[in-house]
Amino acid sequence: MIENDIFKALADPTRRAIFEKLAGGGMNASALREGMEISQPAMSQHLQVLRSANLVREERQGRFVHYEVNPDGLALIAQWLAKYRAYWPQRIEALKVLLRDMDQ
Amino acid sequence: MIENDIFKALADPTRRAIFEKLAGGGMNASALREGMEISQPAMSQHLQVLRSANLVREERQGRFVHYEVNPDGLALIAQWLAKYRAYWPQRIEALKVLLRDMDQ
DNA sequence: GAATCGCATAAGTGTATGCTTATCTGTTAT
DNA sequence: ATAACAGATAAGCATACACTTATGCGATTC
Repeated sequence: MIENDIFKALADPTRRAIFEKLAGGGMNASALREGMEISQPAMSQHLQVLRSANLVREERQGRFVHYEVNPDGLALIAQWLAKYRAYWPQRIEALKVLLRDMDQ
Repeated sequence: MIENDIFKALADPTRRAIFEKLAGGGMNASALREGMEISQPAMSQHLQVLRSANLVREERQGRFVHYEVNPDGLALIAQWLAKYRAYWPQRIEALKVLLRDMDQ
């Protein structure tokens, strides 16, 4: 189940940090490591998990591999969230902000 | 970190199923177990995890405990998702549906 | 063409996690 | 009161997971 891959991928704080960093702009794996105190294999493994969850996509560029956010994964979370829209009216004010942001 | 609790809670398919069931209407733990092939202690433990993630809240009713969805947890996921709104324009069509649903 | 670089993969290890069985607490019913 | 019931908690266990070190593999650089 793809939904499972996504939530499992995001359950790790290091992976969320990596994802967040990539959301600020795509870069290669070495650049991602800067200031993150994480070994090269660990980074590679995390990126693999994020990739198979469709949260990140890669593109070979010579001997570098460029990574960037894959919106597909985010869209699936949004879909999951939408299933529970019945519970939103109670917090409609907080949500209005989200809606405006998204609808820009 | 609360955000961590939420994603960790949702990383388990059984807990997502429990949450989904509760989203259809609050009920007590025994009722939740019906048709779910899960032991009583396992259900109790899952509910505890969902509870500490603010995805679910409980209310004692005599010797039963009524459980229901807690919108707070959902709101936090929405907030997390909103951070990546920069990636939404690429899928704005799919998102429009979500927006309409939420803004009802 | 040999060394280096960017990254992936393999294998091993400690810890976290989800389950089980057993037991305990608190509430209702007899 | 005591038995039955709803649910929580404890302890143990098997598996999953995130990390480590070591090595492999292409691509570049010298």
